[in-house]
Amino acid sequence: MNSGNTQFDQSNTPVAAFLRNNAPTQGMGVDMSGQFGNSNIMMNSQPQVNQLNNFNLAELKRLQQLQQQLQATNQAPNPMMQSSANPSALLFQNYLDQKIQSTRFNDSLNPLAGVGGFSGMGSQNPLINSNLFQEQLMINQNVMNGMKSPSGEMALPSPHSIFHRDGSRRMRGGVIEPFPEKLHRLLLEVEAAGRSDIISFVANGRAFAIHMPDKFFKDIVPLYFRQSRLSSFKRQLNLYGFELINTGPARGGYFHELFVKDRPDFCRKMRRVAVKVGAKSSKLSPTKESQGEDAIEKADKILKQLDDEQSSRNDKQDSMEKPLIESGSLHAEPAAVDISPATGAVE
Amino acid sequence: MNSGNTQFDQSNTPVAAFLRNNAPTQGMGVDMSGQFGNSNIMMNSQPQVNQLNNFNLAELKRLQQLQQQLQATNQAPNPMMQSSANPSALLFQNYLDQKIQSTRFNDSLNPLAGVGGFSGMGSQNPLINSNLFQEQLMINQNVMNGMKSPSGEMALPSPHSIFHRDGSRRMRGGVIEPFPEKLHRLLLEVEAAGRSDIISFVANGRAFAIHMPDKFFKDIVPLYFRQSRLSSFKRQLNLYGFELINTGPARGGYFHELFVKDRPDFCRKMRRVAVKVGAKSSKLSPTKESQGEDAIEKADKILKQLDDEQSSRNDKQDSMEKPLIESGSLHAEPAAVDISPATGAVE
Amino acid sequence: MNSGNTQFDQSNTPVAAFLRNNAPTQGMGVDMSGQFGNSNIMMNSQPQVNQLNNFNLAELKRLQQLQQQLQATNQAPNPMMQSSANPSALLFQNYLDQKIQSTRFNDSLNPLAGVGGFSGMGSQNPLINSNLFQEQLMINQNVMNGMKSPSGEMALPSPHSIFHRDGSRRMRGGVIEPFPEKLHRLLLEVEAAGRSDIISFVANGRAFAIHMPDKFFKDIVPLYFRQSRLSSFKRQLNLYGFELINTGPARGGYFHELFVKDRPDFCRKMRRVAVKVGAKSSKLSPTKESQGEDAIEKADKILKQLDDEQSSRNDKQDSMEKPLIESGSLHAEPAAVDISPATGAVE
DNA sequence: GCCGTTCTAGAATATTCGTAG
DNA sequence: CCTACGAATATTCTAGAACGG
Repeated sequence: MNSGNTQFDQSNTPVAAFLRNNAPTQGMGVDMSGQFGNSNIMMNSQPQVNQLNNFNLAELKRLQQLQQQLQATNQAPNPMMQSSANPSALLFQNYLDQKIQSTRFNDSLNPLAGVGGFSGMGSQNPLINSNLFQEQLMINQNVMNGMKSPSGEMALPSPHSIFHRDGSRRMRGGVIEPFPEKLHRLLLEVEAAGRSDIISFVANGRAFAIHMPDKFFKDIVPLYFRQSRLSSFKRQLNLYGFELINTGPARGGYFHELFVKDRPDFCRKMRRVAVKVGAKSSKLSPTKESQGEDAIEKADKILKQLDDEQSSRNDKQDSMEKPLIESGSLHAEPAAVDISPATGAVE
Repeated sequence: MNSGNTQFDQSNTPVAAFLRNNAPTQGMGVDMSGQFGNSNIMMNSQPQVNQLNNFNLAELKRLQQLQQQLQATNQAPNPMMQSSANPSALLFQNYLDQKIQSTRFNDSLNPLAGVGGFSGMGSQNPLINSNLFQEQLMINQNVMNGMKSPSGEMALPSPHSIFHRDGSRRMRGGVIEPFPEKLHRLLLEVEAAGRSDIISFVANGRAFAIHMPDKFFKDIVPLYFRQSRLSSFKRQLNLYGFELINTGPARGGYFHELFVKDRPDFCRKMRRVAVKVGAKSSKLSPTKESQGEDAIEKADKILKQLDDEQSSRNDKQDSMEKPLIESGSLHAEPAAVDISPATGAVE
Repeated sequence: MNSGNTQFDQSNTPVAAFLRNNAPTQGMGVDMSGQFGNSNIMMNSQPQVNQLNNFNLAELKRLQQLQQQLQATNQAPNPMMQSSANPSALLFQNYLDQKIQSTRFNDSLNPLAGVGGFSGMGSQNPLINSNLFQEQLMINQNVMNGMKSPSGEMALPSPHSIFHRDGSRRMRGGVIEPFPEKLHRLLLEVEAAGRSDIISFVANGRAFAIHMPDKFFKDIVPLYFRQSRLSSFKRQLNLYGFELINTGPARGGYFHELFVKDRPDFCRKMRRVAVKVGAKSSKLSPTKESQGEDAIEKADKILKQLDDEQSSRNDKQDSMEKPLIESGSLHAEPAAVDISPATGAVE
């Protein structure tokens, strides 16, 4: 059934287990209605998701934060979680990176900020700045170093990719981790933290949806972004070509052909679509164009592989020129090509 | 096996004739004449409904809401109907599909809703969150799980269409779930809740009628719309080209060629007919024009085809360059092209 | 005696200069820098608020709602402020005017709202219907009746303006209480409820600012709007030409030349600037253009005039072919004429 | 230059008022 | 009185533009 991701999880189930204690178990809690049905689906395609709990320390840190914050928000706490530390070391750096960001930006992180341009200066995020948290980080780092790389066969690109996201391409614009990758990481880590009831992949990992916007924006977003406006998050989604799903089981979720749960590396291919400056002609979305063919094909191939692995399910090999996504690996979709281009192509 | 749509084969005539098939069993409802008798008809066309009583969480949830609200309004919810309330199997998919949206809307009324189109699932609605409801969910989920995976082998129409209502055109503004789809969902869910005595499909699922306007508007509408006037609901019907049936047993019902009980996907093809401003010429509703004769015939033909396809769905095998369903020929809406584009055409 | 508007006479300059008058009293609030200090300023400009504590039913009702909701959100409602909460007398009329609409709106939010177009006063809203509240209403009404008509010499245009927002233009479509007026009412009522710490007028009543976006959107907005997105509120502000103040002590507030605390009637002159479809050329927002200098000066002049007129109101004798207020010259919105017609002009 | 955040505007649907028939 | 529909505003989603790092 699922491939090897399972190895490193059930054994010591660090974070996730802890968090799983909190029980929105199965994320079917209060407000997940339809999503839960998806979780089944997700389980089918990625049954091992929960087991990836301990693959990185960002997760750890974030996990803690999540725990604390969620507790604060009247959600059952999970006392044990701290003991489990084991993300890979390289992510530690990332951790620190993000930490600075987040702390620095606490103003805008303040969930109270909302309208207009004022958000005050909500002093500091207590969780992030807490000494307690710092200590934990240290402790966990030690533990972490002893662990083997969890993402052995998983698609995690390479530890090094944090700094050079793409072998052929240096960091873009001074940003270490562009939005799509960060979002992908967020999703994995939230899932690892057992809070898929807040936000999670849906539709076999081909899209994601926010189930609890309030919690998401208040408790999770600040750990990854400096946005003080929820609309900023949306803007990023739009800029990268995510499309709001307006039908089907995942309605309300966001979809991007290159945003696939099992392939975080695909995120690197995503580019901002609206180029704003001068050159209106350049407005056509690069994402749509270039990515339109090869990237999608790649994605489809990967997706197909996943299908095969999943339950030895090898569907149609139509050999049509149509990418698999469309023809059936996941959903037979002839229009996949149309969609994206359509938006930019309009005018 | 088909759900029995063949029954109305013999009546491939316009609305009135079509509806006349329905037994003129004196309406027992408050203000509908023959409407209530339709439950029989529905049963005829979907005899197997009973088998899927507990197929969905959303249904459960909404059911509870309905029940509670209706009880609150001092009217017994008629337990018998409940047991007999079961859409046909093919609607199961639809249910799952729509589940998310339905819950989301509750959020959208909820001030906490925030991000992009997803806002979690009725996390704030007390009815939804009630423990009682949660238990129900659990129970039903177990039962539900006994069923085979919906997306597994259930032939989802098309992957891409799963995600986007219109594969060729990206959504630019507006809401996620337009009125017709929401209305269709409402009808299915009300039926699932066993309250077809308030509002239901009639005429073999080719139209719908409100049997108890008062209850409908007070107890059901608020769960789906934000309207405070019943006239707003009617305005929407008009905007989308529904026709009031003023003869025959289904008098008082509303009809639209693309509004068919068994085909929730048809709703996606429906377009607003009156495009608010400008383009007065384009105001002519294609529905009204073409619907008189041929459109209905076409629709009936399609419906017949659906029966055949129901068990094995082999879409677009048509040598035509555009399959009926896909291209919307059924809608017979030449102006559909004009209308929608009209807005953009303005420039 | 005038209500003190003369205080800002000396600052008849553009926004920034104008707002700079406000003492940059160090923001003491959580996230507002200089915003909270504005309460002082408000007091300066309307010192007599205390005298009219119980002047209106709507206020009472909403006040109760606010109190309850805010308490529920774990924040002490500050009883002292309550006693001090009193809009100026001239607002009484406005209050009554809006009462109907406001109550109705509560219905529309309420799932139990009555059918059809009547659903008079929040018959279903538990808060409104509570006996406790009813008693309060009675008591206060008696007290209130003892008061002399507050709007006697005030500038309220005419009671009849509810139905005809503009003498020259009859409302045909849309809502009864447009956004600006509703917003103005909101601000007054929030102040009356003693919660100016959440949202309030600033800059001598020439702008408003949201000090606690979270609370504002969660507790107050739902009482007035049906928005589920904060961005919708902002969109409305933009549509009506509000400008975000990005300098000075009132930074983060929103300004509109016709949005003045003491002149709720000015709100009626505000018009939507972006008229959805067509007429791209008309897109230029007149507000932005002209407002920069002269418009504000004009507005200031008007404000000064208001001081003089306040006791004896003899408006625009200007002999200009356009009275200041009526013709919107104050608004300096030449495009106002273009815009609205623009919609139909499309084609 | 590229990316992130925010403000503003465009575009589509939703809701309501008013009126003609 | 009621239906249908024009017209105006309301709400939401997407995209353009500005600014900063």
